[in-house]
Amino acid sequence: MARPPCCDKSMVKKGLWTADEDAKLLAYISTHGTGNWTSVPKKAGLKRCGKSCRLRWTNYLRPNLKHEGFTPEEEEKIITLHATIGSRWSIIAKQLPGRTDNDVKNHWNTKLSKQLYQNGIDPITHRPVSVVMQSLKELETVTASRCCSTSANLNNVVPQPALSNLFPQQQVGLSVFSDSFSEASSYAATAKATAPPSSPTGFDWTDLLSDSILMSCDDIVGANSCFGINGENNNKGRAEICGAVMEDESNGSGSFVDAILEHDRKLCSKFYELLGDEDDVL
DNA sequence: AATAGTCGCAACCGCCAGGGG
DNA sequence: CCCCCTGGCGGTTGCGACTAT
Repeated sequence: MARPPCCDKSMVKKGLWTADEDAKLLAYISTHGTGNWTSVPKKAGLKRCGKSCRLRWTNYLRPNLKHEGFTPEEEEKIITLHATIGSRWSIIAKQLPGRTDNDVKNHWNTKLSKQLYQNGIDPITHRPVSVVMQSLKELETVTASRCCSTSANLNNVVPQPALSNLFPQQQVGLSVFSDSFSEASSYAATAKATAPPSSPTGFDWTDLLSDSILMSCDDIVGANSCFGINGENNNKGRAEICGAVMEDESNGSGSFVDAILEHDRKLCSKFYELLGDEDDVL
């Protein structure tokens, strides 16, 4: 059954907000607070949808918002976080004081993703475009020569060189593990194949640490070494990391993201320790 | 000067999760 | 336990400003 609209579309004004409308909304909220957004437009004397009012307030009228351009430091942070957690704009925006998720999303779509591509980096996978293209060619070759079942076990289908090209450990501060996150986010963004994970903060890492993702992580490194040399240790390691991340998450979005990056670094170190090649740790 | 093309930002849309009745 | 309402999110579209021809 179709969901009814949140308000009578024929009665509400759409399009750009006027200075007068802004003033009315600002005056109302500064006096009464936001409360129930559905009732805000009526009480504030606006012919707008409650959702539209909330968006206007959140993205433009709210105090302490930055309206100037993004700094190089902010851009770097966006790129790093996007590489790690994908297009979770609200989480990324929380790491940038005065910025909204809409700001970050727009800046990414209009500038950063293009910049990355021009510099030879695929903005979805954060890998060199040439490597991604090469890997896609290899995938095409293999899938054309083999009749694939619905099994998601890439080991049976994709040659290890293709996988290692797609997911090498090669970026500062990013491990193969976070690449799996990026991969998962990219899939979610492009195909919406699975329901988004859920949690009190809108994000549940235990879902992201599902077997399919972890399988690919194991496949990528080819040595069951995401969390331990032997496969039997993997679940324990996963549980430890899930628990730690969730614990950090409860402390707020800042520590939540910090926790992700910290675990990323730890995993990176652990990975190379296990391979006995610590010199390569970035 | 007029028109087409591009860019960047603001706003909208539809979906989802959580909370309350 | 179910249903409805609301807020929040990510993707997409619309539109004005700017630039190139």
